[in-house]
Amino acid sequence: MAKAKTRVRGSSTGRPIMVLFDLLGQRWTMRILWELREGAVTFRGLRERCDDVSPTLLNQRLKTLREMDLVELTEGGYGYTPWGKQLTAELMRLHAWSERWAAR
Amino acid sequence: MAKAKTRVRGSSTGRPIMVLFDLLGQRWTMRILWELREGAVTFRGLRERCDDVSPTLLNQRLKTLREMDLVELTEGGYGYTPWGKQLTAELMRLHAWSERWAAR
DNA sequence: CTCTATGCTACATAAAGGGTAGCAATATGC
DNA sequence: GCATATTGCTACCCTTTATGTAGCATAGAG
Repeated sequence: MAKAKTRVRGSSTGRPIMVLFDLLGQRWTMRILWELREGAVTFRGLRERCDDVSPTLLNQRLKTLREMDLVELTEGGYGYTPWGKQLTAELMRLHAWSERWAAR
Repeated sequence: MAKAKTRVRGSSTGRPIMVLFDLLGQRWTMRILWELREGAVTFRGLRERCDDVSPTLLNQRLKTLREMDLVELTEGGYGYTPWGKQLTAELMRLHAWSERWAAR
């Protein structure tokens, strides 16, 4: 089980929030977490849910997310780890907020 | 006061959460919001706080954030709009979570 | 042995990001 | 007035990241 990598783009401190910003600031990361919310799904199924993101990128992100202990591959496909579930719960809050924001 | 742009990378639906993911999924966006948390700051001051991010990029992001009604330029420098403050409150939650996550 | 679905990789092109220099405008000191 | 400093910001060029298409190797079903 890998620790959060200390190497972070644009920050030398290695503070957890910077690691997280670096992770979530990569395109598709949040979207991928989001699209797992209804349960585990296969690689190809996940691709479809993500507007046919390229498999190259999907694999890159999944690799990182697995190293970060947020996603894991089980028999049923890709799904959350307990940590991933927690993080996605926060994304759900962003969803709620975004609806209010868009209605401004 | 601009509405959230409907054109979103990687999603044709234009749902608010996708707009938000698109915005936050750009490098430095969350970091910039984060670094404003202690009050308004000048363009150059903001650059320094953001590990000397290039002015090109900072300006691009600030432009978008202003269009999105999250950040504004006042006498004291760049600072939050009320919406920006709300969003940053959510980022604060991510901060708290990231500390727990990093300690796993 | 074919047919299908799986996770995943190679490769070439397009888009986004990054670093340095410096401009125009405004305020400040002398 | 005139130099100095600070402001927000742009131009330019190069590197990194993302995207799109094709297809491989493996596993299971019929």
